[in-house]
Amino acid sequence: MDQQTGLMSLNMSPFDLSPGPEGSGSGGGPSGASQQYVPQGAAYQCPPEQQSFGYANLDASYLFPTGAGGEPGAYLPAAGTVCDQTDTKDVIEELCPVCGDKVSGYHYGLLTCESCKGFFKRTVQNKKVYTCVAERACHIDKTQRKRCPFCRFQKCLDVGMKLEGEFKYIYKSNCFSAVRADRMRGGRNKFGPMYKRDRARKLQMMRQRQIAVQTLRGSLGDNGLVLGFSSPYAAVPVKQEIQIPQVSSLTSSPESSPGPALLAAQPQPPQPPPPPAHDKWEAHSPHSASPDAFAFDAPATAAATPSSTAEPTSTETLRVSPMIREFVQTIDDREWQNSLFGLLQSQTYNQCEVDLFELMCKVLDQNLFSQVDWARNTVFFKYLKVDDQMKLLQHSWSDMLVLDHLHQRMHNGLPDETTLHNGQKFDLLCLGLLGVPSLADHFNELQNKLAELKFDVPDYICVKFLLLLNPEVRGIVNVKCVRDGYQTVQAALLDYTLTCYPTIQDKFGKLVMVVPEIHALAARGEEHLYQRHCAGQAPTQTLLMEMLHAKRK
DNA sequence: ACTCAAGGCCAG
DNA sequence: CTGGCCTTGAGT
Repeated sequence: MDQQTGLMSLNMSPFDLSPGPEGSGSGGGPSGASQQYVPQGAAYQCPPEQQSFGYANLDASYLFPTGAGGEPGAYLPAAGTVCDQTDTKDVIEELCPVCGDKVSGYHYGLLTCESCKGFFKRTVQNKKVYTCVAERACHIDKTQRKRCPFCRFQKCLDVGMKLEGEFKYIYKSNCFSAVRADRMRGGRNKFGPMYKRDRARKLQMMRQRQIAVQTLRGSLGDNGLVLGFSSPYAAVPVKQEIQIPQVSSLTSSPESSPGPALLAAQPQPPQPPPPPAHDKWEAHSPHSASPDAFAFDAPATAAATPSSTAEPTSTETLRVSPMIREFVQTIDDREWQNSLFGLLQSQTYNQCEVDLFELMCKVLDQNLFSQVDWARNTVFFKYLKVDDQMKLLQHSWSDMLVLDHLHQRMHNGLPDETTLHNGQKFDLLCLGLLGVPSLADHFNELQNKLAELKFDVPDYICVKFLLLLNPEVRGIVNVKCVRDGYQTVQAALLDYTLTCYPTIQDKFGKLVMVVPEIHALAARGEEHLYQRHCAGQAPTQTLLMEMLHAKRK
């Protein structure tokens, strides 16, 4: 089960530039010059026990936080509750997610320390290119953060520090940025509200990921979801990447340069994410508040098949049960797409070539986290005991990933492919196929079937609940609660389909029939991911891998 | 007027 | 190069 041996050799990537010994002391190169920073003692290698995991983010305590009384899951706070409990002061006293030093405030989207703020700023502004002489997995902490800027910067990105321009997708304006292309001083960015909102969610999540790593390092297997790892050092991610050598020191004007100054070296501008089309279904609603909702791309397939007769009309929409309306409100597709493209951008930032499979795993992992986040805050689920929650999630996570992708594709026009920051093409569809390209036909068939049924957002969210609240899952303690939830959703879906799609014969029945198909597809994906993981090709210590192991226990 | 997250400065 | 402190200035 241990992949370590095989991997160690693989890790010696032919793309690794072995940096010559270069004094680390005086005289930083002029701004914009290509640099290879070599940690003191040119051949410094991280001792294994100091290596951090490339994308370690496993954290059972995040998934299932214990209440104050230590009674896990007796009551899981609803969304926002955690937020409210997290006082600003407390947060400020947190540790920098990059190095663990004292946080000095929000910098580039995260609470970080002053030094990492400065480091991140210098790196981005001066287009620094670093090289890691070890395995690109150096442990970064307060005392060692200077040793490997490559890994430090990578960690900055991994924990979520924002490059210039990333917020544009959210706020549609050039004036918000993290590192500012125009170097304008002063002023306050406009994502203050986002900082506040994210304080307890994203940031806490990231932070806890870091903590989880440390916990795991100490006691692997004690407290996690499932811990099937033979070694925390097994399968250091295989990556073939080179940092982009400095081409020129373009001075970019804020107007003309939409992206980070670092874009100078990239073959083509970053492809903006497709407009977040979250409100497709809501767009039909007379209550649709934002005109923006209509500005989004029309759904790929639904638009192709005009469905004036079958789609719910405004009046029918009004008859939708409040529960389903509430369900729909739990969906945050904007967030989904923002994190997707945010991750894709940050992971390919300053990289010539990244391992696309590894990247896909990272995206899936992130999706999984939002999946859990979503589930944790939903009715029916959040009152269950942790053990039950775990079992339900372990059983349905891949199904939900597949379903989500179908939803993103059908209702938000998610394209099949996107061009990464570094020019590589990333197969978005693969996310829905859980990495198995040969499932594409099956996936498309499924999608067509759903399109024929005029599968819409309420359908989607109901089916998602049906996947999650599966009373058949073995070992559930509170089966009644799960079954009640399942049946309630089932009834709501039936009612919805009858009310809003009376012309589609047995839409409900047909939708239910699709569930096993989704499951079959997801199962094949899981198997594939597991195999790749065993072959050492997938990042370890991720929630994704945890889930894969969980089922096999 | 105050806040606070940007960029800038410069001793080490 | 690093990181602590300073300056700036839009938002509140």
